[in-house]
Amino acid sequence: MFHFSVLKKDKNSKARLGILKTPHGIIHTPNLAIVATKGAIRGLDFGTAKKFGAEIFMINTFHLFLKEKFKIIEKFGGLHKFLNINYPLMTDSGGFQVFSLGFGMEHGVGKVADIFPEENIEKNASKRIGKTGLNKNLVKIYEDGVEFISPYDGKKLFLSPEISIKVQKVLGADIIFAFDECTSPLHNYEYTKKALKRTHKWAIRCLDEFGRSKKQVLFGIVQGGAFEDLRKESAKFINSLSFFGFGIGGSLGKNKKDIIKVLNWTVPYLDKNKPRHLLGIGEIDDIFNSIENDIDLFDCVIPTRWARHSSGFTYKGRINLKSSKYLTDKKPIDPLCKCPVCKKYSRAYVCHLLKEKEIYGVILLTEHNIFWIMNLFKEIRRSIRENRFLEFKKKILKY
RNA sequence: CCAGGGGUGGCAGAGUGGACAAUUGCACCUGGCUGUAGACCAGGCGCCCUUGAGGCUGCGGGGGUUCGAAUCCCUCCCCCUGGA
Repeated sequence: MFHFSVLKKDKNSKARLGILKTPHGIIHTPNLAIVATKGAIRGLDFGTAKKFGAEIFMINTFHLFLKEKFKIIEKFGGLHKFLNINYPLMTDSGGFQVFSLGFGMEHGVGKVADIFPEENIEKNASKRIGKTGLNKNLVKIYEDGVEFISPYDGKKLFLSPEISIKVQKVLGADIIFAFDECTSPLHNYEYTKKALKRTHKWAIRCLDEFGRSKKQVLFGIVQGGAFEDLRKESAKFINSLSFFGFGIGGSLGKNKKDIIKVLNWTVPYLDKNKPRHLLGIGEIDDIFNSIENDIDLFDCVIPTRWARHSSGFTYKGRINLKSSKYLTDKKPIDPLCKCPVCKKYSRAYVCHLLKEKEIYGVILLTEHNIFWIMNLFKEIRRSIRENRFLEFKKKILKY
């Protein structure tokens, strides 16, 4: 039912073309999973996204674990039936929320942090907590698992490798991820190492709990922050286990160059015949750099989040459509885009809707962004097929 | 005409002798957003510049009291409410 194979390698780079078969359809790689955290793409329906070229969607265990929503989904017989779609799905394990609701929120950083830890770490934390009024200890990490305080109602909930896998089995996505601890760019070597050991133990526990399945496959997650020896160690270890594919998670360093370094420390130790998914990335340049370093799959909130925040993709870079200068602009969002929104509407109209806070503005921009990014991946695949990936990368990134 | 209330930055609306270039909200401008807590967050928003515990103008117009006025007094203009 599941099969991954590399179809072709670009002659001038490490970029590769692959095909991932699942019971709900085929994913052509390189590809990007559209994020639908709570079982919905914010601002768009699955069918439209599929029509625009999306081949797989990422849903989140943590969010459906909250308020025991997964029990409702269980009664329906899984996500596919609950959402009434027949597309390949993946579920994240909740491991990212260990970071995003914990250290990440506390310190106001993402997976790639460009601030200097030693100087700003405490100042940033107190500033952020002061402003948000949020409890400092939303996340407590134990060897056995993680205790969260729900940001919604303050209730405590516990997630462990076993619980995460059990819930992900109930949710029934085609591809599921091991429960890991996503560390922060601000974590030091000692902590990252400690967390890595824990994530490795959890990886084994995830596999044990998962057992065997014809309906789902499990991806293991490599951690180790931006530390060379830890990344290598983690890649070797996770590679030695019987995962179907790999996620590369955690902190990716202080800047975009660090991401490439991390990939170079990681990917060479992973089985070439298994798919590699770079979790949570990315921005356009990061996508190109990662594909160039042997990555097959991505998932990222940028296309949908940017749309909600008024940013649109164009071949000349990102534009902020809320800016008044677009109110008189008769051009489409991206003159080179062939999406239905660009065929029909002007920047002026979209700008007007966004300024007036009409939800349709966000919908239109989301449609455009999804179409645009899916089209980019199509072009990337074509460029690999035609051995001109680097050429294509150069062309797109010149802005 | 009489009685009462009121005129504050693009708008709404605080302030009622020094801490006021003036709270706050909206609007506007600029950043940020990478396994989605957040259609969100941060900053700016009179003018000038050598960017400073800097200068200038400023709370309907004009005049006055005071060391000092958006705040007190006089006068004019305008708006709202009730009464003839």
